[in-house]
Amino acid sequence: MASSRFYKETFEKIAPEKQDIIFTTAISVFAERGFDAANINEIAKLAGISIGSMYSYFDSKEDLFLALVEKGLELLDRAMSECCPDQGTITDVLERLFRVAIRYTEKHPDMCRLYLLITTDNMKVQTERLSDQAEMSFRSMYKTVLKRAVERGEVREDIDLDMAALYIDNAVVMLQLALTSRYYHLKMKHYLGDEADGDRERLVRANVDFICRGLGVTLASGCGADDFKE
Amino acid sequence: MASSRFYKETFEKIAPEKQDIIFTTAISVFAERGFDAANINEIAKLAGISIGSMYSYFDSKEDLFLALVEKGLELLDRAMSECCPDQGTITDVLERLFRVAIRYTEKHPDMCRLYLLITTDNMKVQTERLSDQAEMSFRSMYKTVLKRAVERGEVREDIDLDMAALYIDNAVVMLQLALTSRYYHLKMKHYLGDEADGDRERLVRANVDFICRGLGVTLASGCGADDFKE
Amino acid sequence: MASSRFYKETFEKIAPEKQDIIFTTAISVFAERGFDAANINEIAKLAGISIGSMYSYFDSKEDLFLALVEKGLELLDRAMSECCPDQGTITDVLERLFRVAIRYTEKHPDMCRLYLLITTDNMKVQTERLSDQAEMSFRSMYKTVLKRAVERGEVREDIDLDMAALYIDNAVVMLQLALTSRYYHLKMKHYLGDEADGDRERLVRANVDFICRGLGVTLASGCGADDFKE
Amino acid sequence: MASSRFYKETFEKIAPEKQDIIFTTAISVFAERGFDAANINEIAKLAGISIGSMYSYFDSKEDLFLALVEKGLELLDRAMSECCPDQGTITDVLERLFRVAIRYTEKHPDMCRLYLLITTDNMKVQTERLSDQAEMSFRSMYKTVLKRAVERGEVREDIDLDMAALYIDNAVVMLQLALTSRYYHLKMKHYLGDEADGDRERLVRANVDFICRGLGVTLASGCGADDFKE
DNA sequence: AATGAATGAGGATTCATTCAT
DNA sequence: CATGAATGAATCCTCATTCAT
Repeated sequence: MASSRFYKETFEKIAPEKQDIIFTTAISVFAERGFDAANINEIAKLAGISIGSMYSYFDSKEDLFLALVEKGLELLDRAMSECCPDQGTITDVLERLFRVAIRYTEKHPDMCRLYLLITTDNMKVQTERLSDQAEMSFRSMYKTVLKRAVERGEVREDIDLDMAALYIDNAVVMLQLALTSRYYHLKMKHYLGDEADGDRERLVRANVDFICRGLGVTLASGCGADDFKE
Repeated sequence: MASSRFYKETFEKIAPEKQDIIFTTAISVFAERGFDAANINEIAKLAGISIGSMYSYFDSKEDLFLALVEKGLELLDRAMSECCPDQGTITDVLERLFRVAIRYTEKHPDMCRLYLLITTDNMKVQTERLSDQAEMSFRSMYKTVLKRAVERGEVREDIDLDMAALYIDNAVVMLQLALTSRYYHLKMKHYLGDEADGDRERLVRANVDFICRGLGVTLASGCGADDFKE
Repeated sequence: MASSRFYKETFEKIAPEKQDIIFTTAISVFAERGFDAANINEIAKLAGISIGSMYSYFDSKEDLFLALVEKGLELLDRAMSECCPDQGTITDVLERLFRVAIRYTEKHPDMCRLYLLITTDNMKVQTERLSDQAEMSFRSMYKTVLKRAVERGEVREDIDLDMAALYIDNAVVMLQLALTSRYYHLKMKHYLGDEADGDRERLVRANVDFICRGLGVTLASGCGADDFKE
Repeated sequence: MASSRFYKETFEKIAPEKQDIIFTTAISVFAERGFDAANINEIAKLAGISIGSMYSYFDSKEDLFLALVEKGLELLDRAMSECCPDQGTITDVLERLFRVAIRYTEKHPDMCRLYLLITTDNMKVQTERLSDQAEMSFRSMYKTVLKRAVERGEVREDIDLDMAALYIDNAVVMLQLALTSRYYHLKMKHYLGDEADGDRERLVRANVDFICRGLGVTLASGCGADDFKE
């Protein structure tokens, strides 16, 4: 684990399993209660360590939180690399993107809830800086992919690239929200019906379909409406 | 003001202006700090009433919060009625929808932040029930509009209506987030460039364009790609 | 009670007896334990109020302490006015000065211990400013008295007035220390013998005698060595 | 270093330089913060040893403190021996006494601050016993000197010897306070003027002058008023 | 009805001390 | 012996809620 502003040296020295327990516990409590309602003494107890130790690892409740966020963004970054934005048509890339997003969200649901917490605005400025970096890599990935698609003639030429990139990001965010937040999950169920819940394939296809149409992806690229109609 | 589960009779009896002050103040504080970090004593002081009165109007901090949400949903409902889902083509309706969404968000930014708070999952179950109603009206509106558009031949027939409705909702939500949350606002600025900030028209057009393409709206309906390319 | 930086308005509103109880209790605990070891929760309990109330009267432990010091300096100021620096010879004034000092110290021993705490250097700068004022009045009183005594010919002319004033102050401080601090009290007993303990008259006389000699007060002024020899 | 109640055998075994570092560091922290606010873990870190070692040298925070005081008193004792109470007139002895006091205070300012802390009364009884010894040697020195001076006819015969001894001690203490405590230092500057700050000679002379006058030292002994007037 | 003083449980953080390595 | 991680009691302070006036 690389050095960080948010945890102290002592934390680096303890067993990785213990680090994991602390992170997992803390993430779960923060995700459930929110930053303010979360009780750091309770986190320590649940993680099986003393508060004294907690404070020997992290300078404050806020630092603990930031360390978690940082960790989550690291994981996100790693996950994102599986998108292979250089391989295949834009349709292929988008498909991989949504699959990766779903996998990450289902693997780290609490982490995603934390992310939601951050975007809720009540978090400190410091959190912004942290996620800025991750946002930047996503942004540049989206724009690169789109630019290449335009060059290859996969996408209509008159497209507003910036807007399109934002759109892709929005779709990813909304998908994550639906899998993360109780609220958005219920909403999705209400829209798609209870029986559709869990049908990740439908979500992937619909998203890819919708975005491809929006981008004016030519049928030749293998993303015709017919492939996705239900 | 109609009777509610969330405020007491005494609240109905006070001057509407006072009610307004209390609501506005509370919304602003909750929006800024979040539910847990908000201080009800401070809200009372800022609103110019005693905490004693506060508690004679609302049974608890939570009830105050719920009353605010309820009020916000009322306003939202009223705003939504301006969409006139029965008039004009689907393109017209969508355009009005986004304009209304923008207007509402800019008029009640703090209320929208509250809404964000709710969706963050850390709120009590009771909030869910509240917003359920509003969600339902939106959902049925979207579906009705889409069904009519299919019947009129404005939209391709093979469309997944439920998914399409969810897509429209997502677009509205993301737009609201961009105008509400510091985080999503910054993100939007990063994608579109600083100078684009405030260009509501671009947002409306891009959204309508993207969704219409996704829906396969025929050019005849007046929403061809050409109208929106930039 | 006049307004102060150190307590809140709420404190002014409560019954003076309650104010007194709080002050007396707090002074006693601070005097016994020192600032850091004193427990504000315990003070509240001993004073018969809740910590909540304590914090509605004073913003912090430090403010409580400063309020006490401020109060003590007020009392000191009032006591000092009994010295009547304008009446009688310098010998008379000095005699009154030591009597007043003894009376004040015996009436407010804990307050004097607090004063000791302040001079111990570990207190915040703010305390300094507070006592500065009191120190200034003493200083100017001493210098005025001395100047007048020189003009009247009661005191030798070649005297270093500033140093003499400091000497008088030192004598007062040491006397207070002896009556306040367990340490200096024991020391005094060791020097003067146990049986001398409580003989305030001896202290007054010896101090006046020593200082008058130092000042070179002429016999005519009624302070000859003979009057004080034992 | 002789055995002591306050440190353990292990402490005697380590290098004297290390002992010194520990003592110096601890004294400085205690002097700055006071006993309660001082952090023994921080002292250990600053001294470059582990807390584990700290506790293998000293049984408790209190013992560490007491060991420091003990050490300081040893140094004081050594310094005092330079007064040579047997050589010269009482005036000579007093002059040496004040010079030694000033030198000691300026050499070990933090130690003097510790001494101040002790006299503040909040220290444990054990500290008293410690300093008792030092106090006793001072007391007996003062009394011996005075007795000899009376025998030699340097001092008026009707003097209250005990009181005179106490007076001398008081003068020494006040001088030390003025050089040690921020509070008393400021006070002195206010009395004597800023430019006088640092004029040790004036302090020595004024003290000797004042005390000699109080003792009724005959001019013949070389301590007439003329010598000291300014 | 209105007021706001009073309450005290709760929670973040510190630090003297222990003990396994 | 030395180390420094671990412990958890202790403490300052906040704030939702009550209730006497």
